[in-house]
Amino acid sequence: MATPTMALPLSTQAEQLKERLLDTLRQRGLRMTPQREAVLDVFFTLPEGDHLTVEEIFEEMGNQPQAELTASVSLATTYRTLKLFVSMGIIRELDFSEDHKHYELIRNPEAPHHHIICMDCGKTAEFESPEIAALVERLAREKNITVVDAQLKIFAECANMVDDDGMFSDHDSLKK
Amino acid sequence: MATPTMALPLSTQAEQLKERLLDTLRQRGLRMTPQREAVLDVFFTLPEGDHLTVEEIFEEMGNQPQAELTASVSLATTYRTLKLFVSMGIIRELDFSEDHKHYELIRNPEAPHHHIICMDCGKTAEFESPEIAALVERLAREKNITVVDAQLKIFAECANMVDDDGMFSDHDSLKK
DNA sequence: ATGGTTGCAAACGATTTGCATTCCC
DNA sequence: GGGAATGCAAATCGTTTGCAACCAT
Repeated sequence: MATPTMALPLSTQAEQLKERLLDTLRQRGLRMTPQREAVLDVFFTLPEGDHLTVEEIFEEMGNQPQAELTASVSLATTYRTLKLFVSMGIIRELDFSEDHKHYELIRNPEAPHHHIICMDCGKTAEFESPEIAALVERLAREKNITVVDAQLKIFAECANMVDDDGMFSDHDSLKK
Repeated sequence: MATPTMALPLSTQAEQLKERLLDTLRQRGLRMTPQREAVLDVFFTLPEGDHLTVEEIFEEMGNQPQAELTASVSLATTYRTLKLFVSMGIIRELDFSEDHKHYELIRNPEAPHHHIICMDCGKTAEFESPEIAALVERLAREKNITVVDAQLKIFAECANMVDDDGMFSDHDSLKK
């Protein structure tokens, strides 16, 4: 058994997630389809922490060379599938105040992470925060609510494209 | 001279804000118009902490009885004006993961506040947090960024419409 | 077989924009 | 007077939906 701190190989992670997906689908009387698998696969194709737009996910599938891994999926189905996955807690919907949403895989549901968005260059950085986790937990108790997700968004200007620790990833957020 | 902790009368607040607006407009070679004043007035007509949609702001102006205070403003101009005000730091754009944005007056730029959004009933609650303020400040220093705004959004389910301290205000967020 | 799923294209809804007209400064 | 601002309607653009065909269970 791997310890919690030991990162699992991607393939195993993917398998586990697909199991989870399949279970939830069955519970709801829904079905597994090549399209749904294709969308899920996209998130494993890309580096962790990436948050893609629907358009990007759609194109990613169209460009996939291996026909076995990803079937052709229509835009409409892509939308439908993403919505479904969000409702199942498999991916998270992000909003960077743009005209479109971003989506990211929830690898560890217990560790929601937060974003810094540069309003000039549009890059984003992510970070986790025990402080916020504690705060959210306290609020949940105080107000008697069940927290589904919590996200801190910091809109900022990263003077000179600061990239001190390689955290900033390239995205098109908040551009104008 | 009023102390910082003493709340200013609304009318004075409004005057001050209009001054600020006028100054910024002049700096940019822009003009004051009855439409812009009308939009600004809407935010003073309503209770503090309200976050309105464009549609609501638009209708609010149409219903205004006093012709002096609010002229008729087209939807297009409402959009244009809101965008302008946001760029001027006079109002804040909020995103509750709905299909439309919300706007609120920034009464105190130093005290950004955060939101809890109930995914079931769509109500929202607001709160401030010194913890987050401190965290954001630390991050700003560490990453050498200039923070423009920071918002924590907590998506939750408020069991039984909990309204323990009257914080929840009625909004249509995240419905469905 | 029999609902859940998909693709397609049409429909939608929020927001933006071109352009002629109006009106601050 | 002259450029900024407005109103109107048309245009955009992301997202949703109706419906017939399809396919997983």
